[in-house]
Amino acid sequence: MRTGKGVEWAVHTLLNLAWLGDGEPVSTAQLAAGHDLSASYLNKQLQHLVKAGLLESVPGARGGFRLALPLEAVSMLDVVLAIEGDEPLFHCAEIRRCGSIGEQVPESGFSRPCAVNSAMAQAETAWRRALAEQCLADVQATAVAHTPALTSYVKRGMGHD
Amino acid sequence: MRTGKGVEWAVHTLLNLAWLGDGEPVSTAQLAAGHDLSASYLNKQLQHLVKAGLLESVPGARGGFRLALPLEAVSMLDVVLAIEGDEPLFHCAEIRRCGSIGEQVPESGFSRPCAVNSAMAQAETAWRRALAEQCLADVQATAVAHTPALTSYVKRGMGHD
DNA sequence: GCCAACCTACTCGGATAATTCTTGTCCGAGTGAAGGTGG
DNA sequence: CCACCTTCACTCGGACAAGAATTATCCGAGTAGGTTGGC
Repeated sequence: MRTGKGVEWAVHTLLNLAWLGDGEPVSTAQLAAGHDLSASYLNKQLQHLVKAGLLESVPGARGGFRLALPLEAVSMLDVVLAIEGDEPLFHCAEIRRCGSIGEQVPESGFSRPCAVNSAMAQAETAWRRALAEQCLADVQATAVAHTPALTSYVKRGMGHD
Repeated sequence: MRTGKGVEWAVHTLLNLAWLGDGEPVSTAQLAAGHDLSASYLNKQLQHLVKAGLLESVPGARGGFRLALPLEAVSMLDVVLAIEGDEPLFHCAEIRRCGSIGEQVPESGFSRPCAVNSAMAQAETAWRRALAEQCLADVQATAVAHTPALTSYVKRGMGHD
């Protein structure tokens, strides 16, 4: 059980679009070349971000993707949910109701949620909260704090002067 | 991305062993019948719990599995790690170093951890902490609070008097 | 010289395979208990 | 009647397939911009 690599691709791509700054759309090919990714597969992930409202797509020649929101308005949770979907990490199959044990329990015994499910859901809530508390602007600020000249490196790597 | 169902199976099985109480080993077939699970696949999960030190296995006739620790000493995190392995939810592929952008950044720019990885790791820490704070005895207490006669239901379902 | 229509090249978008991981199944090695036999 | 040996049935443990999800790839619809011909 691990998150797909699409999340990492999406976050880095969003940050790169922010560093470029100018509202010009950037093509999937350029974004993929920035980190040596599969252009077609990255395109699939970016489509998820478009459907989630985080990106805008511009069709036609000189088209591409551009940020739909400022980084301050996008949390890490938004990105994860856009890429992975908002299904819960732990899906309770309600096995407590099945088998020789489950048959012994009257229906009234299942009126309250499964204790195992509740415990797992509580942990998942903590995970989502921690993701929601971090916006992309925070991540960007951390990266720049680690490497002050990062903005110029990105612009140069993408051919923007 | 979601946790395997083995986690749910393992927790319910551990609770059932605790409810039976007597230190007698219980076979995989009986435990599986309790919730109508695949005996062979449940056996595979229980082997993980044995390797993690949460269960003891008794071979031979009248053999089976028995708890190795009291429920107070086992956290939900212990069970999840035993079943799913302790690999991180988010594995950073370090794509920041690759491609036309990564090549622009000098080696010193990567001395600190990736900001994206740090953000995801922080959320995972919150998740693990929430799991570690809940021991199986707490989950058991919640289940009994919801269904007071649950202990007798389990014993009857497993044929223990 | 200016305008309009055409044409080309480039982009997103979704439909289509390959791979990896999870899930499920099967059979063999080992062990403890039961039953029979000899003392 | 007791102890020992043989046999047997039952259990775990790991090796072996099937299915699902992820990862990766390819091709078509659509659009903007450049080009060419006409006025």
